[in-house]
Amino acid sequence: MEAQQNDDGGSSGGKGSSGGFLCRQSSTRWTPTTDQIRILKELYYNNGVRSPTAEQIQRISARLRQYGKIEGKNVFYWFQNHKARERQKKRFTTTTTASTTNDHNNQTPMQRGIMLPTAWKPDHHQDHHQSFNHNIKYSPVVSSTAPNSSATSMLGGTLVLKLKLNGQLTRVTLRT
Amino acid sequence: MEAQQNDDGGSSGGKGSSGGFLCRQSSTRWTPTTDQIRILKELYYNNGVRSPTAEQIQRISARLRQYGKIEGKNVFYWFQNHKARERQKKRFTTTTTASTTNDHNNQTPMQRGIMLPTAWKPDHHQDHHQSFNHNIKYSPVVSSTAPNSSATSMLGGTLVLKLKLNGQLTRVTLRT
DNA sequence: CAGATATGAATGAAAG
DNA sequence: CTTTCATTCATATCTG
Repeated sequence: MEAQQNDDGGSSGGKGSSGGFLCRQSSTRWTPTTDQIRILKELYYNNGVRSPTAEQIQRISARLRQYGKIEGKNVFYWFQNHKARERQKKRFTTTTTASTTNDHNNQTPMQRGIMLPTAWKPDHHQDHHQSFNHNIKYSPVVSSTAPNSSATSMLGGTLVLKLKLNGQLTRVTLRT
Repeated sequence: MEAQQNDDGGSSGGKGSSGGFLCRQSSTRWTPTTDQIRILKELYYNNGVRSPTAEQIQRISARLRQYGKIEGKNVFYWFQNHKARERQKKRFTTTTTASTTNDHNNQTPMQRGIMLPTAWKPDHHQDHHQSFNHNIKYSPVVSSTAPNSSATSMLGGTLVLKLKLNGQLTRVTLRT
């Protein structure tokens, strides 16, 4: 099923062209080379990479570039599609198959019971007490200090802040 | 981008109804028309709209409704996605070249074209203090800048900082 | 060459 | 705000 071009063929370098009369979109979409695919799959299956961060994407695409032209978004889309399609195929197994007469091409709305906001804004949590630490979800800033005296300093042209970032005390100098 | 404009005008055919063929059922998902997209982009790029308020969303969706079916949440999501993807795409491209020195070295001033310079004008009435995101892995501060408008904000009780942490622009909100 | 399939790209929606 | 999920479109590639 997985019809992948294992033959190198003319893959490298991207063929494209073909006198596309295309309205918009990709005249030349990225065609990964076999080496690129091999590395991508290795990352996916052996290293467990699923949704690489921006930094990882840059690193990966930089590595793959020696095997052919590639951009960061190609890597991004590749992982995204690979993951999605793996899940997609798996989902056919888990599907509750309500009825036997259903087409295989059913497009389940996939309403997972997610509430749909009455209006338009999926407004979230209620109003709680807004403690400063609460603002930081993933905790880059664990604590911070901004004494009033800093304001004076700032008006003088420089403000020095001490922030605790990821448990590490950091000094920030601001020039105004 | 805009691959298809599905101009509705009436949901033809119920979905999955018994005793019938599956004929082009109305997809649950909003498919913007080209006119709608044109206006949205105009608002985004020409008017600098990024995160419209409730009132703005109502107005915009009302205006777009003459070009096709649309709800407020569609507008909300559109701006959210458009903004996020503009940034994301840049993150793939940016070469962060973190300088791994705790010493304060000046790097690129984070002057960007996406946001209007007046983004922090004192008259904005948004009451969100919680805007911070993760992704600071090692937490040295590479460089920082404080626009003049931040001083005003600080006197008002809130100081907004934009820091470049590990080559990634981050915003910190401090309550004083 | 035509149809089927695999997959890159895009984007609405929503979760985190 | 950022990240992830689901779905759809467009096209490269394979197959007969």
